[in-house]
Amino acid sequence: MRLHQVTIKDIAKILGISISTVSRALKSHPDISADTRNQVKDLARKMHYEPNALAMNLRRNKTNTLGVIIPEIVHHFFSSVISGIEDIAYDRGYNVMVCQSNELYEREVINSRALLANRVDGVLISVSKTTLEFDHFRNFSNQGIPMVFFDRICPEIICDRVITNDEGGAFLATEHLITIGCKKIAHFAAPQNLLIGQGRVSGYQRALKQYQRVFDQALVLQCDTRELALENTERFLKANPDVDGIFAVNDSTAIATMQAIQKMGKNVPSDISVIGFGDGPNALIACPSLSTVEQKGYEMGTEAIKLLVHKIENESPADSYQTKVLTPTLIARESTKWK
Amino acid sequence: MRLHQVTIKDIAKILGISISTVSRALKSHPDISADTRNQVKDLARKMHYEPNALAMNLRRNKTNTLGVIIPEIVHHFFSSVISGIEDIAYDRGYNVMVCQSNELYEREVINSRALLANRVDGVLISVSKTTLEFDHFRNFSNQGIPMVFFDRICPEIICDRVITNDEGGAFLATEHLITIGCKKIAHFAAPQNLLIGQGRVSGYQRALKQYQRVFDQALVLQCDTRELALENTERFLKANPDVDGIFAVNDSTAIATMQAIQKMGKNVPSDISVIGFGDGPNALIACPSLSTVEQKGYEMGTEAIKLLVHKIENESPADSYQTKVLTPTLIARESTKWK
DNA sequence: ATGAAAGCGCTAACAG
DNA sequence: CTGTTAGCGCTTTCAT
Repeated sequence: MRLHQVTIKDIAKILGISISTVSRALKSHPDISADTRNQVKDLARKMHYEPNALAMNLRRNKTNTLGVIIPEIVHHFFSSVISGIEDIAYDRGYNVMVCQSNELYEREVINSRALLANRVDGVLISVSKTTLEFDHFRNFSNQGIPMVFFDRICPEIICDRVITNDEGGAFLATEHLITIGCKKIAHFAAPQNLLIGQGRVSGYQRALKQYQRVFDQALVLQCDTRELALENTERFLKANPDVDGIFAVNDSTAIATMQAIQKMGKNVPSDISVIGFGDGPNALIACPSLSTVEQKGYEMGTEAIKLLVHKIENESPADSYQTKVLTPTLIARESTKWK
Repeated sequence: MRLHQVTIKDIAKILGISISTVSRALKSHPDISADTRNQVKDLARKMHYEPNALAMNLRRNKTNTLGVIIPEIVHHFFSSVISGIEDIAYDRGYNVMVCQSNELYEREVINSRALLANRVDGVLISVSKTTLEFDHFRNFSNQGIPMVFFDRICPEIICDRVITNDEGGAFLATEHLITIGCKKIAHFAAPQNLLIGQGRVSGYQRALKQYQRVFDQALVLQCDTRELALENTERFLKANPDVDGIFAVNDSTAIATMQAIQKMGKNVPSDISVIGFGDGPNALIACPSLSTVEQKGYEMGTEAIKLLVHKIENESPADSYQTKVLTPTLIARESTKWK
């Protein structure tokens, strides 16, 4: 049962002064005498007074709370992003309300409403895989609440963004497979309604083109989870037996692909080289250790929230938006090897 | 810049009725005529009216927001817990404010204040490794705000708790090593100021005792991270050359231990069997795949929040607290093998 | 140096 | 069926 929390009114009554004096004393307003200031502060401490943020926020029309909408917290990449957001929020005195959409459009809509109702000062969003319509996000801009999209951005809504150079990263990964001597390179891709899915395919294509390889649509398999990889790799490789390099859209897919290859009695990297994307902690644990493209989740979080806080705290020209692009770097390990 | 958000006052003015009528109409109060109800609701929708949760919360003295204080979001176990919390919170109409302590006592204190100031209806806590003093948590109980501790509980504060049966899990792990024929079993342990660290050592000891093995303090190494394992395993095994089984306090330590063993030219499991604790996704990726004790993070989250919401919504006898104990189960894989 | 009063947006007891 | 009013806890003008 919720006990009565002490308010400035209580303090005022006890000290026989007015609530406005208490309010001022607590924030060391210069008008207040040192004497009353100390009296008030002492009593407040003794009574475990804790300012009611609700009341303050209602008054100031500012909550010092940021909303985050994220597909799935359990993915290492996303939890790194949250961690980065959290850390900067802590430094700057913001609270963070985290909502996970579980990749469900409907849940994303309800999450948005909840954040709106709670009058968050700004939101950080990574769009769910099933979201094809974006009006629920537009509500934020309509209310003048700044948004920053990260990783899975929404092209139709102009605002600040933080993304990885997916195209560039995919190029690096594919180029790496080419330069170590792979002749026929496949790509296990993410759904193409996601920009990151598109970007990684483009990078793959550009690398092929630049090195005079033919692009073959049959070598692009929609396959972006561990489960799909375990299920489809063998069939795919039987249908395309001379594939000797695979670029997978993320690490867990890449690792599952390696496991499926090994189960077929083939060797990674000597028969088939495999490279992933993301460089989660798994990459070092896999056997062989996984070559991948480093994607900085924590940094993406810190960059996104810095952009957001800047928008919130500076009356910057409303229509100047920036897109921060994080450049991924190639990390060659044992799963890809010179032939 | 924050635009004026539409309020019931705006709607009232436009419709030429009083704000209380609007308020009632919006919540379909039976007193209100169907006609005005519809008018109000239509206009509200058209104007994108969104109730101001701050005002409501202030009025009701209830925020429908829950606080979470967690050591590190990036650990798979903890992010699973959050995911479970999130999912139930969503179902029950609560928002979640997530704070990470980064294993820092000081940050935990500040996080607690922030949650207190925001008048959360309840808190879910897993204590940081560096926390040795607990007054910041007592503030919650003093204010009548229910708390549930999970995983890393605080023995000195009586309240609801959700824990894994660490002792039992450790017993299972150790017993498993014994029954597959290990003669000399070491334990890589967590710091002993954490209850989970103690519990796992106890389970290890009990298993040894039950199978008439001598307990040797020298075989308990304080080593609970990947880094420590990579650094210390070789030295430890040289000092204790006939160790043929290792029970590590968590999976990442266990996996790093395997890697260190392999680097020494020894084989897992034939030379040394290794078992972990936690069953994160890494266990399946490691080579050999890691035997471990399953710890259900997601379920821990759902149980904890259910307990919390129950306390919040039912004026249950203030001093009846329960401790939910999740029973871990053994998962034998390739890293432990009959000799 | 301090107090009185208004108001942030909403609900609900009370009055018609 | 609808309106008036008070109040949640706080800040801030405007008086004094």
